[in-house]
Amino acid sequence: MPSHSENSLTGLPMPTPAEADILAVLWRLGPATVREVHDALEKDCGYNTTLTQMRLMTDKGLLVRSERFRSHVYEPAAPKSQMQTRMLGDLLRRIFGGSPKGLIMSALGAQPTTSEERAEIRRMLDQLDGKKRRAK
Amino acid sequence: MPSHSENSLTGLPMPTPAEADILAVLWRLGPATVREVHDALEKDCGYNTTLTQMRLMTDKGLLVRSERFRSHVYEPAAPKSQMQTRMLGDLLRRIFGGSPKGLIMSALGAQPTTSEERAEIRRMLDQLDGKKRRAK
DNA sequence: AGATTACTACGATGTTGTTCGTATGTCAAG
DNA sequence: CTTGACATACGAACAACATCGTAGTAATCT
Repeated sequence: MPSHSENSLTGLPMPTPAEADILAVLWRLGPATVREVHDALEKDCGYNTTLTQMRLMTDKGLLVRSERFRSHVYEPAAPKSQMQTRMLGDLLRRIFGGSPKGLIMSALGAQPTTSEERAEIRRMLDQLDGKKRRAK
Repeated sequence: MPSHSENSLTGLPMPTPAEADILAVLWRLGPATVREVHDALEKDCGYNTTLTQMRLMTDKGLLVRSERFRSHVYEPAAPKSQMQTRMLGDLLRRIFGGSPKGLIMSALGAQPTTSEERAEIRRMLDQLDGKKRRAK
């Protein structure tokens, strides 16, 4: 059994750390070639390493590939937000006992936020409160 | 180079998934023996597996061990909140671009929260706002 | 056409993570 | 003192990750 469980809904495996870095680059760049991804990654490993990594990710279903002129263009198979939610959920279950509160407190404490960001989070909280009331 | 960077402040490596599960159990139980951890873990692997895992974690500095009568008692080397923050920070940097906002939104969306929990998060936000104002 | 250049495919290698079998040690009851 | 029930220590085996070397293929240039 792999270390992380597969998600039964998507059938996709959890990305390994190196794979997560590649996903992050693709989220930033949009569909991109191996070359572009490799350059964007600051890692000091060879081009072939990135290539193989992305080939394996395609095999696993994490990426999809399309032909373009002479090279290949890759993009994530699942939408960014879905994958982020999946990975976060994994951490949540594993080390925060499944309760988002502790996780959020920890996140707020770990990294500084702007007051604007905090306002946005409040709006989200309000919306979650409101849903209940609005379901009259 | 290992997949996750070591934290320069603590010198501790990131726990692997299996190691994270063991940490979670120790956070729940407090200091415990291998037997207790192994029973608490629902994993269907042998006792020796858990034992070896915990021995390696001790070697890495993730756990500390003390003698007790005939067996050993293990506990996490670093406080729970510190390790949680470290692991969360890793995910934050890797896949949320370092900004807590997206992470928090995702967490709120992924798992339901009680209104009380939301209130507590608001208090935390208020406190972060307040700090700035009070520093006039 | 032949040389050059940029890309992909595949296989080999070293490292780390996970699992367990076997050996060893200690205490206490018979 | 021997045996049984517990514990730990060590090393082997297997699987997964990460890395790269080599070879092949297709377009471009002269």
